[in-house]
Amino acid sequence: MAEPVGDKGEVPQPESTSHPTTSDAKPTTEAVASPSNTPAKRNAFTELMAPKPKAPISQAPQSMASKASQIVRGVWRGALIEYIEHPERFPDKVLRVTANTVLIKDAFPKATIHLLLLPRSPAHYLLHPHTAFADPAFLAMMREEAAVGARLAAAELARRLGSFSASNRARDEAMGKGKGGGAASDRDGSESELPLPAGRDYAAEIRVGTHAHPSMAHLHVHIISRDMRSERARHRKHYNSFTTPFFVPLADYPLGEDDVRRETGFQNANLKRELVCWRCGKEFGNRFAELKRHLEEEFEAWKKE
Amino acid sequence: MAEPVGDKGEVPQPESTSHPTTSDAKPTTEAVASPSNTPAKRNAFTELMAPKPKAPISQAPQSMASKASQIVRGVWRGALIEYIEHPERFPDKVLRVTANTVLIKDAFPKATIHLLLLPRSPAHYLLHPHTAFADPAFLAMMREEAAVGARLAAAELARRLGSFSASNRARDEAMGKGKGGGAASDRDGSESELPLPAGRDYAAEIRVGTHAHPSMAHLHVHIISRDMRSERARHRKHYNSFTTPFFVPLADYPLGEDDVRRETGFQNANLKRELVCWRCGKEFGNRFAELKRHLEEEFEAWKKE
DNA sequence: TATTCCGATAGTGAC
DNA sequence: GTCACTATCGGAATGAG
Repeated sequence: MAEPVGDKGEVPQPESTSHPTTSDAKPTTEAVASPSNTPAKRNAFTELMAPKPKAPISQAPQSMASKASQIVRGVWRGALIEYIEHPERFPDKVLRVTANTVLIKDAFPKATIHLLLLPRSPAHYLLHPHTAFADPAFLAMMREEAAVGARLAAAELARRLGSFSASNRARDEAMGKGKGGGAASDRDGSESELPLPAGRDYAAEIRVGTHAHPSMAHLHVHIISRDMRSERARHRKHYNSFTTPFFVPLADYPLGEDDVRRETGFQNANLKRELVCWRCGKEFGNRFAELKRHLEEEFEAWKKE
Repeated sequence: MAEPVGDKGEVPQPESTSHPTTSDAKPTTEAVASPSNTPAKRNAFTELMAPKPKAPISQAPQSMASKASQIVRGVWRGALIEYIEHPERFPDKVLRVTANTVLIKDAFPKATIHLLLLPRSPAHYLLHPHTAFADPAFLAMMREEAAVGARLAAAELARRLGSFSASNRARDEAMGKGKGGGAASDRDGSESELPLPAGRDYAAEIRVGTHAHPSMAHLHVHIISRDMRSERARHRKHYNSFTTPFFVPLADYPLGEDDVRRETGFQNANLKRELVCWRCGKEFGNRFAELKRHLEEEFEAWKKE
């Protein structure tokens, strides 16, 4: 989960001067940072920046939302508010800012790609995801933004895995690119006269959804690659929270009133349940370290697909 | 618990050539090592060496005992056989050798002083202590040797703590020794004309007994100082095995047939029970590390008594 | 279901 | 009730002018 870092000296300003809908930040549609410090070159992330501005989705009364916000300010549960209110302070973390959302890199990524989409609406950002996504307009907006985030994630995944991908290499060779270097983009290919191999569908390796019981107070949607290979994935719960029904795909919202995934007992059992490889289904009981080693092997095979 | 060390290249000889009662070792009454590498100087340990030889206590049939011995040879449970059969190989560990016993320093001492007394009789050394000490002659022999070991232990404790002991300092000053250096001996004092302060009773700080369920196969009697201060005391069981009725004083043998200390359930509970400071009775629940820190403080007070 | 630190608990293998 | 190694499990604190 992302947390603000490297801003020890800065104290969050009182809510009266820093509300996002009356923000003191720069224009909200600005791309704050390119992900890889590659200057002006073509880049999967930068290509998708600067979408059309839209009106903020909520104009809920400031006083009420701010009061709730105040409760979690300055404690770990409320750390995400810093990105929501001051995205410009985190150029290394923030990938995209709109009037309604902030897209960041998770500070403790649990997979090769792990982004968080944060809504900026005070009327929504402290709601439980099950509640917030009962609002159709809000859900639609978040889905739209999550789709953008997922494309960014897929493009970045392509950049990272492209040189290893068998299906992409076939495509690259058909295009006369040769073996070296990653394929920076796998989108379209319509300029070619001959039918090209489709190339790897990196988007299919990206999953978008929430945790059934988030610990961070502010609503966040995970945009994460499937591999679950990360140094920061250190506990059974880390793994199970993404590989069991504890992870609720954004596509599944709004949840039915009787959806079993609302039940705390069910979800606690999901977090505690025995470990299973997401890719091959092999069971690892409580042997997390062994699963980790196995995931390294699976990663090698997965990235070559 | 002591184990042979530094003899990786040496394979235990077949029992037929190395039986202690038909030993190939040097004369069994020889003092193998002085404890502190102090050359020929007067020393608490060396003073008590070289007791009168006695006849070995057992002449049990070799074949039977050797068969049993063979079972635990070469595995960790049988490691003590090396000291019994080849005490001369461990000059740094062995303090005293007689026809009937070997006295060694525990390789993993659980207190400032921690010795083991090992009987050499194959008819006894694989028996459970409760069984072995039902033999009055064997018990008498072991008590006699344990008393020697306890005196050695007390003398060594005096050497280590003497300079910190308030009661000993009073005595030393009455004898005109001044403050510096440890008192090498606190025994008698009868040469003086004036009544001297008694000096600290170090023997009272030494406890002698067995574990109710030993893990090492060969019978061993612990001779250990009360402090339980040691880097090698690392587990709850280490501590409880010496500070609960799991520790059976040699003086309590032979145990009555209905002695509760024979009961496995009782003893397992002793090993698992909550931690209590042996000196002040303070309770530490399962907080072993906290107990360890507390024992450091108790040690400072205890050594100054 | 935030992380991090510390420490208790559990299983194994060892000649 | 042997040790030593690895790992799992469990609680507590957590920022900061």
